[in-house]
Amino acid sequence: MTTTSGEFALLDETWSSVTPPAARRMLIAAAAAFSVRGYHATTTRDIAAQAGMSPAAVYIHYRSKEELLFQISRIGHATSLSVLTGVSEVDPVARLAAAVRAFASWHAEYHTTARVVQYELSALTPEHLAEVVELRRRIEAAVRDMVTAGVTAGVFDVPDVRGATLAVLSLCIDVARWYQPSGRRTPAEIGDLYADLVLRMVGAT
Amino acid sequence: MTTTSGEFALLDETWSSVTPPAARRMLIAAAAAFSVRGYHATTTRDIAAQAGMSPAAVYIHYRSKEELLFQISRIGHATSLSVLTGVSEVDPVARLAAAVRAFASWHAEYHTTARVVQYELSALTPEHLAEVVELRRRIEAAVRDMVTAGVTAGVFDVPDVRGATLAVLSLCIDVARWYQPSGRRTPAEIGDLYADLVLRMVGAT
DNA sequence: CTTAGACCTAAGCAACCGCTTAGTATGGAG
DNA sequence: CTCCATACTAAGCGGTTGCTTAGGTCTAAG
Repeated sequence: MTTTSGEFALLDETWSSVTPPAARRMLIAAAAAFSVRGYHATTTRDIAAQAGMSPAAVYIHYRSKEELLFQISRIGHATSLSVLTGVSEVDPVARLAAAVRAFASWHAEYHTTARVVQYELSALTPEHLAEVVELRRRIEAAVRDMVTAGVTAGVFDVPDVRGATLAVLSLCIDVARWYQPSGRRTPAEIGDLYADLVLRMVGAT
Repeated sequence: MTTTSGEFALLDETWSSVTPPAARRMLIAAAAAFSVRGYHATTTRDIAAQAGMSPAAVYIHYRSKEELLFQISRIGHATSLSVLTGVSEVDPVARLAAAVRAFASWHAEYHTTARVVQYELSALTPEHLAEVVELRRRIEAAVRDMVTAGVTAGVFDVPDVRGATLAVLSLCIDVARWYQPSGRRTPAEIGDLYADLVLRMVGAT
């Protein structure tokens, strides 16, 4: 989950489940274009050109431009959920810290995907949005459970669990907005910084 | 700065400097449309219809659709800067708390404008973007100065001033993304919650 | 009444959009 | 070799876009 490459979209495993390869290349091209210009400002001709194919090739593998967005959003949400819940720590303090570290650094390292995930929800059809909203509900529940676990164990000082959960998620998600690979912090450093800030917010002992 | 109305865009003073009234109505209509559908998904016909005028009327008062965006972005940035720096408190702890309370609640109460301000930067021309980026630099500097003042006075415990500044701004800005008027928190409550969380992050005594 | 100017509309233009259609190249099965 | 499915392209269709042009309506000064 921690590479130093600048162009890992073609190297990572996020899209490994997408076949055939031409469909995968199309998705990666679309994710790159959507994250830079936004969904509505990106044309199907842009996507096809970036994937090295003709405009009509998009419709061999996808029904519409919106379906490309949906697949990126669905896989991106599923990936970020597994990053968040994949931490092995058991102790509430260490567990929340590890989850925040992983979640925040994912939003930096995969900011291309993360931007589409976080800022293009309104372009989805109602049916596709509903499916993605369910994944977002599970992401929020995962963080809330970790905060609650710390409160129950008596190692967090949190007057407002829902408010703290909101703030933790908000802080991590916003990394996708401001992160630049050319910036002064690596994804791993951002993860460490944010894990510390979150432990302060929840008053960890 | 704290109303309970659901439709304060027509009541507030954010756009009071824009004349003539028809140009102001057009700006307010554009801000509402941009915040809901996004800049690229909004047509000049949408804006004109919402302002109760013909499509051609847009071009009486503005050179282009992008100039509408620029005026919203410029005025919005200037307003949020004055909200942040307009606090009267002198004590570093009280001052940062008041600034965060005001800045966060502004992003909730004026989330319509705030969304355009925070998420449509890439649609600006390079010249207009440069002007807005200068305002953003001043916003960041204002927060950094408040954090530094607390560190200098020995009332904050901050290992990384730039990192803490980044997180404070990030937290407040992201309110514009998730806030809904129908949600369970009022803008004032969000301001209070965030002021408390930020004081914890900077280790205020 | 005339005139000037500010403000607005009806109509439409060239360019571009998402997507479709018709047809071509390829490679494996029989 | 024939046959056929898969993957792709060239060309283009109907509709929409940002913006322009030509002209109408109102107000107020002379």
